[in-house]
Amino acid sequence: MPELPEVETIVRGLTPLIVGRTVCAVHIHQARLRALVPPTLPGVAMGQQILGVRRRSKYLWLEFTRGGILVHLGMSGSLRLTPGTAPLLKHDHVEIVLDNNTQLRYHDPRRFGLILWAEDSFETHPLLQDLGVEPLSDDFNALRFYHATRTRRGAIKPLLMNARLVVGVGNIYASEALFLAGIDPRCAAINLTRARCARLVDAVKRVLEEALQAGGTTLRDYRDGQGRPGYFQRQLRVYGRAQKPCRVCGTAIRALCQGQRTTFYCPRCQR
DNA sequence: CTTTGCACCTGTTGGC
DNA sequence: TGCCAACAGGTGCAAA
Repeated sequence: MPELPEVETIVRGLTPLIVGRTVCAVHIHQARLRALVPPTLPGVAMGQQILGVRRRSKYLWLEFTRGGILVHLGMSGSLRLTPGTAPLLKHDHVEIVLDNNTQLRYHDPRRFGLILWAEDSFETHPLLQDLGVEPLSDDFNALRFYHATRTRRGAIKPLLMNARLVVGVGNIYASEALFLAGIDPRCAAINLTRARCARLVDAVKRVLEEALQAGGTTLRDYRDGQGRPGYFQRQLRVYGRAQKPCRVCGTAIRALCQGQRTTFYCPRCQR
């Protein structure tokens, strides 16, 4: 479900609402997620104050005085702040009860996400060790991207989604960025010129920033930390628009499969 | 080292 | 209306 703009929207929305709150209790209703929710989570989190909410890649981090809670939302996860009186829904796997009668609820029908306790600092956690650069940082730039693509003979679109190179770009925004850059998603990464790498880097940053402005993309069930949908789906240029006319040239948008994921592109605007 | 295919899981959708 | 296959925002791992 969430790519970088969606996770960042949740982080920004939750921060003013939960920083400073203390954890009163943690209830685990379903521990079998991508990784097992540690049974020690309630004990170690109990009584601790939330000092901050941070993001790295598509991971979200609730920071405590000692350690923190690491959350990934997978394809269908959400983390919402609800009144303590709100009824427990199917797939509400973990409840974090706060000291002002609200709860953070981790909800995830497909259970591809995870929520766990880490003693380590955020940056040194094993799950975050092999991640690439943040796309909105200066570390993601034309020069480095060009160099990184020199050994890559595969298509550019799956590479854009490879988190060891650059994080946060999922199936929606990879298609969107390639459209903005005018690059065919099947183009071998190694064949991109310096100029095209520069265009693509700019396009990734632009599309992520636009989506952030719109509060993310809600295709079906994405909601932010307060249960609100995003609105970027209204501005999607190619994703989910197979057979529909390109917003620039009118040519029918096409869909194809790359790495078991659907790619959308305009055969005229993208070469 | 890079690339590819699959597995993980449930819910929704579209065709017949 | 019902059934069933295909598909869905991610990631890690094995194998080629």
